[in-house]
Amino acid sequence: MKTRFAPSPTGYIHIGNVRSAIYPYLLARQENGTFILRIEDTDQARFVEGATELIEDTLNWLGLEWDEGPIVGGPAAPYFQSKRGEIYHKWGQKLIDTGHAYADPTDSETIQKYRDECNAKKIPYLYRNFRPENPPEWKPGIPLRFKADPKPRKWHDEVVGDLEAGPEVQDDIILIKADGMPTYNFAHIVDDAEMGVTHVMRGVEYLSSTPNYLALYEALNLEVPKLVSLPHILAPTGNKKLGKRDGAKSATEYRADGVLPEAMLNYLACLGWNDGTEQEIYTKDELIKNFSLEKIQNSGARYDETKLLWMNGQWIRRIADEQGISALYARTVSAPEITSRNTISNDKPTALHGNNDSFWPESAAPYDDEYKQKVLAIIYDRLKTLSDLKTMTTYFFENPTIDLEMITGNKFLKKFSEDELSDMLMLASRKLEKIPESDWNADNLQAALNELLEETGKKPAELFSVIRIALSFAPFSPALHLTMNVLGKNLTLSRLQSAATALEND
RNA sequence: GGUCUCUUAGUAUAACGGUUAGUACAACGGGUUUUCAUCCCGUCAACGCGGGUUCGACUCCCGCAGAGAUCACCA
Repeated sequence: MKTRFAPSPTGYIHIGNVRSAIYPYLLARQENGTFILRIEDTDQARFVEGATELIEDTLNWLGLEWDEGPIVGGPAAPYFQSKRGEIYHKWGQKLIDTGHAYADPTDSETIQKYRDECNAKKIPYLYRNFRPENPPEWKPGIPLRFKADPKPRKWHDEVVGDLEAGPEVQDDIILIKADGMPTYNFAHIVDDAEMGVTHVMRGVEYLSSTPNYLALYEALNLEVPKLVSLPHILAPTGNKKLGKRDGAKSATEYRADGVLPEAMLNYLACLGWNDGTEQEIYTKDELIKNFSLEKIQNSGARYDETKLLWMNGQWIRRIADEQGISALYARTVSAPEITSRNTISNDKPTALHGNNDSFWPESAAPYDDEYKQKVLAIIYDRLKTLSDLKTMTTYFFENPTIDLEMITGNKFLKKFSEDELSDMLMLASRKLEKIPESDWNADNLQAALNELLEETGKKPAELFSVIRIALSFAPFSPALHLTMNVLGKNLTLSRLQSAATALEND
């Protein structure tokens, strides 16, 4: 079992592409096979500096390590098509020698003329009907064309099923371009053969080119690998394949937004594949174990970011619960490494991490790991992404701006006068003041709050709301006793008193 | 236009001739001593259409419709 991911370094790699790396990876690992990364950089016009590194970063982040390819090398090196020119020329020459290819000096204007003629006559355009009669010798500057042998062809696709095509879709395709670079059509077949790839996985858009590939395999006297057509991932709206124009984000952007690789892998793997059970959350190992080609969906699957984010929340909690808060904490402060930075020149700027190495708010910088872990421990179960920390935890690191409207406008507190509210806060402050610093913990705080509830005769929604807002001035925060415990006695009391004073003087 | 592919709730999917068509996300409602979230409970919601085969069809066959892909010296 040998599979490959063969992207083109033409810009950032969006999540639609990422899935076509995941499936071959899973398959290879499942069978203890080999997973190859091959860079298809034969189109010099579309090549983007730094794109290869971005692809490597993405695979590394997701934990899709490759056995052969850039950096690691391998028996079929090099793994950049642009560096394999001699190989394609050798195979091209072989095709000429066996009468399966010819040099084609026809210029593009003439070719366009042929095309126009056919369109005018409303007959299908096939270049093989215009083959030059006496092709010249093949030399640099002249493209090499396949000499098609059109005939009915049948094949089996592991996902789509049994397929067949007639001669009308087989043509003389370009094998090697005038610039000496091979086309995808030729290069991928040669490379897959040289590299021993057993399973070719790619999008369904290649289905209609398959008859031509079959003809090439035949002419090259090569065994046809297993063909696997992957359904498209559809954009959130419309019925088109997800693409950069739909604002498809790169994996890198999601990483910067605090999406965990586990969640990304999980979501993408399950978009268009299902093992038949009702399991939703899969670890990488579980995916490897359960993956199967037969269970890949036939139809396109719509990309749903909401579900990705839900899954990310599940993973955040799972990591915290199973590996501990410190393990999750490590994810919030680690600087994700990007080898290529600011080198991707696409129309849409790629959100790289820039100089930001942490998901915490700026004001958290002076605080030590221990304190931040405490904050994380009480807040993590409401995170959808790690970057939520930036907006959800600021009041743990800096005194919030007092906004009395948040208190007086609160639906539970509207009925109280500002003096009453102020008294409630002062009462709480005095009550809590009696707890010695050494006994300041969640249990004692909970007990004190309960007593306060009885003493004041207020409803929890009333008493706790005013205290909660006075401490955080945030739309929401963790349970009161936990928040106060992390904040500590001094900050808790001073914030209660500040708010009380502000209410009184208003 | 030619050729090819696809079709279960808003979304992702389960079902391999017999089920009240299951699950998850979303939405909506409720519960867990405040809020937001988590967690739990509940509600809404689907087999594209038409023929056949069969005792019986989401499942098999045919047709139609809709959607998509492809017809490059791009991959």
